[in-house]
Amino acid sequence: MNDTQQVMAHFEATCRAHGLKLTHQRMEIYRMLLQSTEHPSAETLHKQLATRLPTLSLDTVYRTLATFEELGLVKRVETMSSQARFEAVIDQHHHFFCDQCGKLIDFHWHLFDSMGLPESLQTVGRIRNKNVVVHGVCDQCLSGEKSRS
Amino acid sequence: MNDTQQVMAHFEATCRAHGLKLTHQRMEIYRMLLQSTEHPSAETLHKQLATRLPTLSLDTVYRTLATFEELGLVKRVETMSSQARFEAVIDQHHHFFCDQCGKLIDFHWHLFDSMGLPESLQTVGRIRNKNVVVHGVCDQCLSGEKSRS
DNA sequence: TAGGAGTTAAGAATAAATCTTATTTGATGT
DNA sequence: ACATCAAATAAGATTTATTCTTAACTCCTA
Ligand SMILES: [Mn+2]
Ligand SMILES: [Mn+2]
Ligand SMILES: [Zn+2]
Ligand SMILES: [Zn+2]
Repeated sequence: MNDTQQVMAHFEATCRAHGLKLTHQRMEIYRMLLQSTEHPSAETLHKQLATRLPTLSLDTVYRTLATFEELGLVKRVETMSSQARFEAVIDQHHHFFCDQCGKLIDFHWHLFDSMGLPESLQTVGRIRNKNVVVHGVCDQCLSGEKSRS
Repeated sequence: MNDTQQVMAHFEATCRAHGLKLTHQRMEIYRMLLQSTEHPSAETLHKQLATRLPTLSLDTVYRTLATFEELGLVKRVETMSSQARFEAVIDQHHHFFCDQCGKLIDFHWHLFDSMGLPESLQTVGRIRNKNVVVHGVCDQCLSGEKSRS
């Protein structure tokens, strides 16, 4: 749980370390993703940034997110929704996905994180990470309060 | 581990129960998916069926897979590849995904399956299922034997 | 503060999936 | 076997998400 200042400093350091220019667009996209808790799509981000960067192109959002992903600053969330969903890389966590409205909810599961993988996986190759995806219907959808966003 | 005859019988029964016609296309698509171990995309399936059903349209593959998914006969696999990947619904299992070539490998993890979810998830809504997705690089890719399919 | 590599905006292009419509087919009853 | 017809399909158009192309722009360094 770093404070925003520190995270932004790390962001800038990472960009510099990779010879990337600190453009207004990159700063704002990253900042927006940091603030967000909703795992936005590129399109959602683009809309949310419209006020601050009225000329920002959707392509730049996609391109920038891909760049950040390569630097390990951003993750693409495991989901089957048609649009990709993103989040700033923070601590290790997992996701609940509402099959009805597409909402993503973070949760932590230390017991799982500390478990070793089953034997059968020892031979498949190099393992990078393991994640849990829980599917279901969120509370709001159950109570019929909210329609598909 | 049902034998194919039995599974096909169950398939036909399910279709009938839902008032679906047993078309040549539906039979062949389902049979092909049953045989397959590679979690094919709609396009891959379409190509593989070209010999048996030369006039089969890609749209029918998509439409049929969607129908089967609704009946619970087919699952869309959790993956971030651009094309959706499918499998016939069999027993509960999880997936290793090779980030390099897109190969999907099944594995079982009873210990995980029998675990309860963390407390924090008790309040999010109704839970339908929980799955593990392991990312990494497969053996073949590590030894540089196989390029992107 | 000038130069230049890297970055962006805009719109074209591509790729995956879905929709439209005319034709065909599986199921049902004869 | 044959007629009927709702359901399903083939073909191709369309939509949607994402990526590419290119000319203009902007951060960085000297
Ligand atoms: Mn998250
Ligand atoms: Mn599988
Ligand atoms: Zn919901
Ligand atoms: Zn591989």
